[in-house]
Amino acid sequence: MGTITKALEMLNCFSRKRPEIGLSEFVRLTGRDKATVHRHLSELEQNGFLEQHPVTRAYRLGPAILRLSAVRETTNPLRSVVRPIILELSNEVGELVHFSMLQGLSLSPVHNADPRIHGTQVFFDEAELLPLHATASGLAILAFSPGKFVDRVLARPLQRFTENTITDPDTLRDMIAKVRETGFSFLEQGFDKEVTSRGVPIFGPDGTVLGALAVAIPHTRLTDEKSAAALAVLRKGMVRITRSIGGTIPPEHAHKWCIDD
Amino acid sequence: MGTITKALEMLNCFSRKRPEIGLSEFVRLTGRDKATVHRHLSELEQNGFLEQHPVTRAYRLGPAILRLSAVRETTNPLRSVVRPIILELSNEVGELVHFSMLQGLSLSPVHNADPRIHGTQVFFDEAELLPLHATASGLAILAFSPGKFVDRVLARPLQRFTENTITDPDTLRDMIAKVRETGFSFLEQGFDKEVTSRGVPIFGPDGTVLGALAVAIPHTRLTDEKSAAALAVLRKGMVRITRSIGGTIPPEHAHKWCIDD
DNA sequence: GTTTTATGGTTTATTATTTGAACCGTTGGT
DNA sequence: ACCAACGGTTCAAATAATAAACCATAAAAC
Repeated sequence: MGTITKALEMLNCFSRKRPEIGLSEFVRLTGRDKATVHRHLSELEQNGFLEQHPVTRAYRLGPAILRLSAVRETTNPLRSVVRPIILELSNEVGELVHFSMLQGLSLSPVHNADPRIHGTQVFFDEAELLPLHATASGLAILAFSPGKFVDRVLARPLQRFTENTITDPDTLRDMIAKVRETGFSFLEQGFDKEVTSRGVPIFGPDGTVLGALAVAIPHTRLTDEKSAAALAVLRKGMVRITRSIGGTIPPEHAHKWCIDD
Repeated sequence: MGTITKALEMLNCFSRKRPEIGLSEFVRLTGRDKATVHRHLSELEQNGFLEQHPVTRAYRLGPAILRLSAVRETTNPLRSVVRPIILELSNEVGELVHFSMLQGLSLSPVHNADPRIHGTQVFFDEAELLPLHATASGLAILAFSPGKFVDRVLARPLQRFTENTITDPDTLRDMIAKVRETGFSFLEQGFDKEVTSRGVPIFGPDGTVLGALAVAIPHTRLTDEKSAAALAVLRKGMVRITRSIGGTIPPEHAHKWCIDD
């Protein structure tokens, strides 16, 4: 593993639950030597990717991150485009709707909206990388990705999150085939024990899968009507997001979502 | 220079004007070997900090940046806090208002708002790192930073941006002393030939300078009333931002901005 | 239609950077 | 007064980064 990757992996240690990390904790998290970790931290800090609290000496994400995200958003808006759409959709279906991007072999959450109308809510940590094999979003992405990519994802060890998580590659392939047919992914309690999800892929300007839109429904609240409403919302959201970001739905797949230009 | 810094510097090559960069262009920008640059780019991409356009093969900032900025904003909101305040202030004074954070020895713009009521507008690229010695924001920061830090900034070569840019360390020290006295920084055509700026420092929770708030006024539109209005707006903005982010204005300086808790 | 020049990407021995055990100085608890 | 945990530093040894030469492709130039 290269030095750069080691440093970048340290940035990925931060999450909503763990916004500040000290040297020793980093050593524990990464399993690397203290001197190494310290040098990496210093270098990240000098470049503004981290900043150090002057008294606690703990590190947190720095201003460079903010600036770069602003650059990306002004030149290639995604969050700002997706945010209002997600909000509207979540109100319509009355459940948590979220959009994630494909990042390597994982999902990187971009935005989620939760209409706080119910007592029970789906917990969603926007800060965590999500697995492809155990989420509706992931299955939606895999279903419209090249076979080679699917092979690579299924070849590695597949983590089990609940007793319902499917970790058998062949079963997953069957599910993916079904998603590819219908255009929508289904997942019951695969990542979170209490949650059922529905997802659709989102295609980018070049016609390749860029991310996925999904609805997460508490298992207790799942009915046929709810499920149908989720699919309707996903279909609508897919069309709007694709249009807004200048995406292209591959013509050979378009009919699955009744898209008729 | 460490490998990590080299890789992070490549990320800093991106700006609003240069949102996509190819391998060869990177080689030109960094002056490093092609093989080296390519390996760095690959490593950044594998970790989601860059993504590669599948057909043009050019690189742009990736999803990891978006996710990390979301983490920072949820755990330590700054942009979202500052945005509405800046907007209101810019409408009030009728000029461009911007907030920047201190990042190493430079300024990292966080947000700016421009009330598009005038024909001429100040151009402001949110994507560029700004110098401390040639901006009102920078002077405001230097005036309330430890002497050691000022020494470090003034010791390095000071770039000249216009014929009015002050690059003499002693003159700059005089100016900084005056800012420290009055609480407000003044700069005429130091960074942009057509622009005059006023700035104030913003203090963080630990009482150290975190960034600066500034108003940029086209030189042609500058009057005494405008200048007074700018100072009033800066004072108000400083108080509001400091309060919102839980900052602490050092008691020995507070009187400069007529802060009476 | 061939040549030239640009691009992105890869390989290799050589070189220089990264690494980690042991060390130091503080702080906070017992 | 002691111990443990923390952040940080040092320096020889080991590993990873480097740069020249190379390949393939595509678009201009001739």
